[in-house]
Amino acid sequence: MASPRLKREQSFDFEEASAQEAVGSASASYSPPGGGGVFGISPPESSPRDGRKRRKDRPSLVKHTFTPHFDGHLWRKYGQKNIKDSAFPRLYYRCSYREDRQCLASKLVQQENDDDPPLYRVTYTYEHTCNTTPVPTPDVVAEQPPPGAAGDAYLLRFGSSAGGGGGGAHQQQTERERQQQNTARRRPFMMLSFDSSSSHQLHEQPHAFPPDGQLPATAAAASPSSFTAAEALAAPPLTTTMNDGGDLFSTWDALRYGLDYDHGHLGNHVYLPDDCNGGDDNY
DNA sequence: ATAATTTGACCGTG
DNA sequence: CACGGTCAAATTAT
Repeated sequence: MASPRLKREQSFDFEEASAQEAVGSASASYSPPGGGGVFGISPPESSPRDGRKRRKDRPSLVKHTFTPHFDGHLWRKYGQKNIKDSAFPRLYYRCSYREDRQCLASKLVQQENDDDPPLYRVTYTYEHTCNTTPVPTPDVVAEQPPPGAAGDAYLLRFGSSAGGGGGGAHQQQTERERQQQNTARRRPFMMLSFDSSSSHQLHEQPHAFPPDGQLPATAAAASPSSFTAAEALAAPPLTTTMNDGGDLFSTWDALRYGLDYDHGHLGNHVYLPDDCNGGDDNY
C-alpha cells in the first residue's frame, strides 16, 4: 500500500568548500597531480558527525558547454527535476563507478537556452575518485553567451580533456531523445555528432554520418557563410600532413577514428537540434 | 535476463 | 514553508 520508503543513510559530509564558477573556461580539467584537482577535497571517510556541511558547502564547478555528456566520464542518470527558476528540467547524473570505486563525482545538467545549439549548464560536484581514465573528449565550451544582446555567434572553445591511450571509460549516451524533424528554421547551427560503427538504441537512425566523414548536408548546406561548430569539426584536413601542435585535430582525429574502432562497445553520440522536448513533462 | 532509465516521493536546506 | 536534491522502485531497452 504505502510506499515502504526505507531510511537511507545519507551522511554526506565533506570538508572544504570552494564553489568556483569556471564559466567560459575549459580549465575544468580533472588532473589531480597529487591530491589537488579542481575540487581539492577529500573523500568522506572521516566521522561525519560533527561537521554538518551544508549543501552550499559542497565543492561544485559550473561549466557551460554544448556537450554535457562529453566529459570523458561515464555518468548514470539518477534523477530529474523541474526547477522553478528554469524552464527546463535539471538532470542529475552520478558516476557509474560510484558503487564500484566509490566515486562521488556527480554532475547536474541543465539546459539554459533552447537555441539551435542548446547551451547546457553542467555543474560538477566532487572529483572522480575512481581510477578510470577519461577518454579524450573534446570539450566544447561556450564563452559567456550574450544574455540579451544579439548573440550571433557563441565563442566555442575546443579543448581536449585527458589524453589517456588505454581507454578505460567509454562515453555512453543513452538519452531517449525522440528524433524530431530537423527544422533548421533558425540559425543553421551545427551540432556535434559522433557516430560509431555499432548501432545502438537509435535504430531509427539509419546513418547519421556518411562513411567518408562528411558533415550532414542538413547544416552544411544551411551554413553558407557562418562560423559553425560543424566547420571547425569538418575543418581537420584528412591529409596526413602531420601538423605539429595540431592537438585539436589530433583529438578529433582520434575521436573519429580511434573511437570508431569497436574495441568493445562504444557509446553512440548523436546530437540533434530538437527544440527541447515537446510538452512531455509528466509531472 | 541484465542494466540503465524513468518517475515519484521523501528529506534537507534555505 | 518552499525548493532543491537524492533515493527507491518500476519500467523500458538492449
